[in-house]
Amino acid sequence: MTTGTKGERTRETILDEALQLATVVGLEGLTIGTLASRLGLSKSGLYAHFKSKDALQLAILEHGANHFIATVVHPSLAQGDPVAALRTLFTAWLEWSGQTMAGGCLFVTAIVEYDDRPGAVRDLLVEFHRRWIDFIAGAAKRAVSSGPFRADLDAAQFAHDFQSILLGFNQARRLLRDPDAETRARRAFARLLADAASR
Amino acid sequence: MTTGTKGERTRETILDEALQLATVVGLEGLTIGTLASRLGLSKSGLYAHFKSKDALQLAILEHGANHFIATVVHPSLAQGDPVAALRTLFTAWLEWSGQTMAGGCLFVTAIVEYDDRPGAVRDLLVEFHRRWIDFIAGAAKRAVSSGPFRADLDAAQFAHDFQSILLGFNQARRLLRDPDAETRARRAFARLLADAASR
DNA sequence: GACAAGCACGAACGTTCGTGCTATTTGATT
DNA sequence: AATCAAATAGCACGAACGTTCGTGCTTGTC
Repeated sequence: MTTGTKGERTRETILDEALQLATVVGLEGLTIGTLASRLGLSKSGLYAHFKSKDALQLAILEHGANHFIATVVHPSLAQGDPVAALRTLFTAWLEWSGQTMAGGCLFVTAIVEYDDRPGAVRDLLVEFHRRWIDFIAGAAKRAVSSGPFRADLDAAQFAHDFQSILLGFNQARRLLRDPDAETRARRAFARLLADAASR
Repeated sequence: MTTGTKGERTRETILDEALQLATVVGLEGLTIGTLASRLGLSKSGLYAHFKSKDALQLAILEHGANHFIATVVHPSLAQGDPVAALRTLFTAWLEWSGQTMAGGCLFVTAIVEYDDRPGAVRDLLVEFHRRWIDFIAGAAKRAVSSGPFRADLDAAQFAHDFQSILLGFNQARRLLRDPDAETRARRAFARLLADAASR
């Protein structure tokens, strides 16, 4: 056993499995019955850990965010140099979407699923996404201040372009199973960095 | 009445509505009952037009592809100059995803939903997507041959980057409702064109 | 050793899902 | 106007959905 009370531990186990499952079938497609039988739990036993399916979905997102921060954000924070931080961030995200998550990035999936459905899930996704974009833009701004990026760089535009490359990778990799997806993404990223560099 | 027999016409009406609905709730989330009541049809009456839900989903995709070709591809074909064709393609796609479809591009939605679920739907999406990417790459190659693009341009990479920009736009626009999404996308596209230009 | 709290179970709830059958209505052809 | 096929509705089905409830085990506290 790892930590916490029994209930907290099984709750964690549930969320681990739910996280992987959700990346494949989506937050809506994920059904309590299937999840329960995957874990060898009863539907009601599992359900008791969350008061509703809505709450379960939100818990999955929070759980995913924790994983995301640990796998993608933290390694970047360890880098002092902002450009190195951006490079680390980029590579870590490719790893996250390509290997860590069974069906690609949870948030890419969830965002497409809920971008047109008002509610708590959507609101949480918006908040997460804002923070993520701001995090990228923040690193870009630091790279401007410290010199490697040109002074007139639009950090928000940089973050937007950064994100676009990730989305392109995710699509090529997951739909086409394109083995060149990573190479393509890296080239696009190199071009983005080159354009941002001061001359 | 437009054309064809009665059945063919209502089938078309069904698909028009289903197309819009699917962009919001997804191909899986779209349910026969809801679709029927939206159209004032009975579930079984609607169902008779398609032999299964799977067939309905495929029909929606085909229907969507027809719309896509008419709205996005055709205007581009009218352009003689390949760079102009690419510009038209780009603008038309923004229009397609931003205005024409209620919940954003059908294919972006469907791809995320089915990229990890083997079957006929996924296969069709792969085929469509291959054709789409090849279409972009083809225009890029023509732009190389005719001069405006540099000779050593990687057309496949160009198409990949093109597509990434569209995905970034779609996300910013639909999740964040970002009013700057189009401006951002256009700037990214301008940068892509500049990089591809011969010097 | 008694007792409360936490945790998981099985059964059942009302609803909706996709999918078939059987009528009945509608539209086209003579 | 009559006929026949095509198109739609009505009805029912088994399964699965999220959710609730009562009931036992297990665990830890006095």
